[in-house]
Amino acid sequence: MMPSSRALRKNSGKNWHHNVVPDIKELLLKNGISPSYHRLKIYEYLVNNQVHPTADMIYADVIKNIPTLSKTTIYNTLKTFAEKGLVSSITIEDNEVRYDADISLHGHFKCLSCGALYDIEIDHLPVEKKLIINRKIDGHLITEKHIYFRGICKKCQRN
Amino acid sequence: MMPSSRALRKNSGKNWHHNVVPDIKELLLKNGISPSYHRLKIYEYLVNNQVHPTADMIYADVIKNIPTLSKTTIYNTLKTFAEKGLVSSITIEDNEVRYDADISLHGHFKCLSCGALYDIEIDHLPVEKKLIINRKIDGHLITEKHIYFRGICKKCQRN
DNA sequence: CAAAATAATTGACATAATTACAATTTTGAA
DNA sequence: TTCAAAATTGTAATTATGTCAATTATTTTG
Repeated sequence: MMPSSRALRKNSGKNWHHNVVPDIKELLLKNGISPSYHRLKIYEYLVNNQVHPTADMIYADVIKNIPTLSKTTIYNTLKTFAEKGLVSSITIEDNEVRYDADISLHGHFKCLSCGALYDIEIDHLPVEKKLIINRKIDGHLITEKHIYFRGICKKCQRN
Repeated sequence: MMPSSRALRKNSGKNWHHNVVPDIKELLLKNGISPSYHRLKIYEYLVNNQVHPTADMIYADVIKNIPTLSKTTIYNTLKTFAEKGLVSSITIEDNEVRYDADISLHGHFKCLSCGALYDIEIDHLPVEKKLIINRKIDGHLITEKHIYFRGICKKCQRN
């Protein structure tokens, strides 16, 4: 049995500017997910490490706090979170799915040189205003919108 | 605004292996790709079957005309084409990369119900005009832009 | 509180997409 | 034609992810 719940999620606020979650347990319950210890820890990790980690990266880090953790649990949990809309799953290339606890509408930029994935603010663009309004395009009902960019990032351009 | 791919697509139906080769040969040469028979046939297939096929789908079809075809050649060729900007590689989900000979700026819509991938015209949106102009965002040099949508397609909504 | 039912987790295995690489074949220039 | 370089092949390896029965934890019920 894992140690019982204590203060969850110490939020630095560094990368978490969109919607602050005061209580993860409540959040999961509100979304119809029973707040098991593992799920709490995995979501907590996603909130505090918004670097678009892969399932493997999440596993490698969370297992440090939960030694018995199974990778299947990571996949199951991420799938559950994604289905309930708690996290956004991002596939850009290389057959790897990345996960983001920031579910607000924003773009991603992947550097072809170093592989880093950056958030791109797009709220100020007129186009997005329009996309938010439209729930349908060509008769198709849209539930998710993704805008991806690729190229060479700021850092890599200095080499 | 439409490059050669869309023009080439028009001029053939089922007998695609008979006509387009000369144009494609030139196109490959112009892009620094030696126009081997396999490469010609693979590009020809992509131009005439713009259904965003996977590497496996391309292999399954092209091998009918080239019985000795290896799947590695498919991957090598697609990689070369993508690097030279001749085709666009699209990853939306499910660990499968799909390929598109239409490299014009357009969005994709994937139906969560039937899995079909639809092209979405976005040229008329003001936002795209802006994106075309901007070669940089937040200092990052952009070489590729992707706009993805997900939801329920027209057909599936009738069920 | 204990037993039964339910849900979550584990771990070994399966699968599918993709890559690595050495051997072989094809191509194109001299 | 010859021969080196490039392209292709086939097998094996790798990686991400899914499956599933057995185990463990949690909740419900008596």
